[in-house]
Order: sequence, then structure tokens, then C-alpha cells
Amino acid sequence: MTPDLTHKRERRKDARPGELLEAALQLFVQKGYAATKVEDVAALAGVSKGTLFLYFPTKEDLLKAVVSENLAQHFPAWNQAFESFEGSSAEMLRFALHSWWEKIGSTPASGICKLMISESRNFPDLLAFYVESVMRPGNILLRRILERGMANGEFRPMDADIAVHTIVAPMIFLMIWENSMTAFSSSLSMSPMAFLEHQIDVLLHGLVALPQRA
Amino acid sequence: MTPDLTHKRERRKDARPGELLEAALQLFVQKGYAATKVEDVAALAGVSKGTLFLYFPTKEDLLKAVVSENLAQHFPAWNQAFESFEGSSAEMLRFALHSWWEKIGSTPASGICKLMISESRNFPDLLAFYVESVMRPGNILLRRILERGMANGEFRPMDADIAVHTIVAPMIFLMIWENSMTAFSSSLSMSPMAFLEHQIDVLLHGLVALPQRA
DNA sequence: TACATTAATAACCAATCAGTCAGTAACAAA
DNA sequence: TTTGTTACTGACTGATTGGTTATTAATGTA
Repeated sequence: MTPDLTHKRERRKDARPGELLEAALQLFVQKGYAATKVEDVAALAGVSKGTLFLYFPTKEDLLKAVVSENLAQHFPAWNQAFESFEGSSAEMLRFALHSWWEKIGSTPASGICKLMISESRNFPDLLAFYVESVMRPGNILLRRILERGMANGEFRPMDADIAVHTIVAPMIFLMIWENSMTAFSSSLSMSPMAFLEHQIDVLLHGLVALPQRA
Repeated sequence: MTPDLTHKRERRKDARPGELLEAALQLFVQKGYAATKVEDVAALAGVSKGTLFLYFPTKEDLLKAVVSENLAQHFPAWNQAFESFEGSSAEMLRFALHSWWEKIGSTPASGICKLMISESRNFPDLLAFYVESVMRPGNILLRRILERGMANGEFRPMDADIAVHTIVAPMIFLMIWENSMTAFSSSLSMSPMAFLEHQIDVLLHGLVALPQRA
């Protein structure tokens, strides 16, 4: 990452891949895969283009490495947390969304989401990989929370598969917003935490003032 | 659009721009701006590359034309509908979302949203144009609905600016989903109308079974 | 200091692609 | 049929860029 302003050669074989992946993630998210030149990635990582190809055989391999490198490996811990959770399902949902925000939403890894949206059509196998590794586990975890809530009467009965999308949608929106809009138009700024809190509140209690269903 | 299989030349000066824009929208959304070749756009529109440049001076001009061509011109009508609406604010919200789905969400114009997300960083002036022409009017309209609901006690008090995002987020999600995911992975399919209905219901009444606030 | 190893470089190559332009064919008018 | 106009074509070009490789220099070892 640190641009080498002194033009002095350094031999750091083990540090290069990580620095290149970091630079690639940033540029791919910023400009799109096709529009970023490998030379720019190399420059941002402080090496020459040739060095990049020393570690990643093609540009496409670099993209795949960026995605797999940033995949959320949090699901084992999250599933564990689900098993041992003591509180209400509403608290559980709040915990899940806050934990997601802390571990992914607020980190550069959130850019992967935009990357998948933009490039999935061009790299279907990458999409399949992403679906299996993060979307499906995420959906399953959320559905278990919803089913727990419905089972103990805390949530009203509903189609869990659709409800999962209702929960996920604003999180996707938040990641996209941060990685696409805010960078340029400051008038579009929005406090992510305030949005998250409001979202959880509406999700649980709705907009209407007076309850009209049992 | 119709690929000319007979290789016979046709002179249709007035039909070309529209057909080229339609083809360009489809390919830009599918593959991304940088990854689509102008020659492919021309071929899909049934003309040669030279003809495309006869109507659009550069590739970037083509992109800008695609966006401006597909901008929602529905806001005058929608604002009008708001003024004369008779029912509750909940019904108004439902009407707004359904109307949006009918006029934009379910049409190719929804691809513009993905296009803006993917390319806004590379074309900031295009983003500014889009924000002014569709995002801001949309936000204002929704905020007026929310404020009407709060004013007559139908909705509970809230930060309208944040709440607008909570309403918009799932719609953005729906457009992105349809334009990025469903095309390749049929396992990700989801009924847009079912999602929309569920979304409105949760938005209004929340997930919890028993009301716990005044 | 001399030598071996290899990480890193930069000049290079081949393919791609946005944009051009000299020429062609469709159509109208005579 | 001839002639003029112009929508349309496709071969061409210059610039860009993914990927290669011969060379260089940093580091370890004797």
C-alpha cells in the first residue's frame, strides 16, 4: 500500500500479496473491475506491474483472490452465538445486525458486496462461490432467528424466506450507499449507525402509531 | 434491436437512436459500461459500429443519453396524486410503492439504478444529474407522505429523513436483485410482488406480534 | 570480497477497442 | 434511366493495456 516514493527497491515477498489485494479491492470497488488497470493496482501497492503478475497469474485471478480473501469467516462464531444466546429474539436480531455492522458493514470488506453486484454477470462462478460462502449462510442464520421468534410467539407468523430479504435489504443498501454514493456527493451523507438503529426499530415495531392487530 | 439477419441495408434515421439506446441500456446493465464494446451495442441494435457514432459522438455520450432517456418523468403525476389523495397515509404509502413498481421497478428502467451504482464514481456529473432528477424528488415525495402521517397521528413521530431511507432501501435492493442476481442463479429467485407486499406490511406494523408502545 | 539466489523492474509484445473516413447502396426527383 | 443526396458500412488507425521476459539489484553465505 505505501507508495514507494524513494524509488528504492525492497524485497518483501510475504507482504506483497496482502498489499496488492488491499489496493485491488479499493480500486475495483472505486472504479469497477474492467475500468481499473493492473498497473494502477501495482502502483497503489507500491510495486511495478511485473511484480503483480509475479503473485497473481492474471487480472481475473486477482479479482477472485480479492473476493475470497474478504469473505466473511464469521459464520462459525455467529452460529455459536446463536446457540448460546439467552435474551429475546428481538434482542437477538439487534445483536446480529450490530455484529454484522461491526465486522463487515463498517469495514472495507463491505465493498465486496458492490463488487459482486457489478461484476456477477461477468463472473458467474465467482457469484456462485459468493452465494455459497456468504449469502446462504447469512440467510440461514437470519431465518433461524425469525423462526425462533415465531416459535415462542414473540414474532407474528410470516413467510420466513421473504422476511429474511426484508431484513437483509437495508443492509445491502447501506453497503452500496457507502461504497457508491457518499464518496462524491456529501449532500447524500447519512449516519450509518442512526440508520441502523432506526431500521431495527421499524423492523420490530413498524411505522404505525397505534397497534391494530392482535 | 432486431438483428438484421438478411444483411439488407435499411435507412431508418428516426428509429435508430431509440434502438441503440435500448441495446446500450441492456448491455451496460448486463456487463458494465467499461466491459461492453460499442460494436456489441451496434450489433444488438442491428447496425454497424460506424452508424452508432453517427448518432452518438462518443461512448460516454451514449451512456449519458441512456441515463437521461430513462429518467423517471413520473414525478409531476405523482406529486399531483399526492395532492388529491383521499385515503389514509398508510394507503398512500402502499399506493406510492405499487405505483413505483409498476412504472419503474418492473421495467428495464430499473437497470439505470444498477448502472448508477456501478458507474457513479467514474462519472460524477452523471450522478449529480441523477440525484437532482430522481433521487431528490423521490425523497421529497416520500417525506411528504411520512409527514402527513405524523401530522395526523397515524404514524408515530420519527426522523423523516432517516425513515425515507428505510422505505427506499428495499426498493433499491429489489432493482439490484433483479438486475444482478436472478439472471444467473435461479436459486435466488424471489417473487417481487410478494416481497413488495411483505415489505409494506412490515414497514407499517413491524415484526413483533404484540404491540408494546402507545 | 566474491558468489549465488531470487524479488523486483521496465522495456517489450500482441490483442483489443474507441473512433475515423472513404466508399456503397437506398431512396427521391427528374 | 440518370443523377443527387445521405444513411449506412467496414476496413483502418492510434492509443491503451493485459501479460512476458531479459535484466538488475537486494540479500544471504562463504
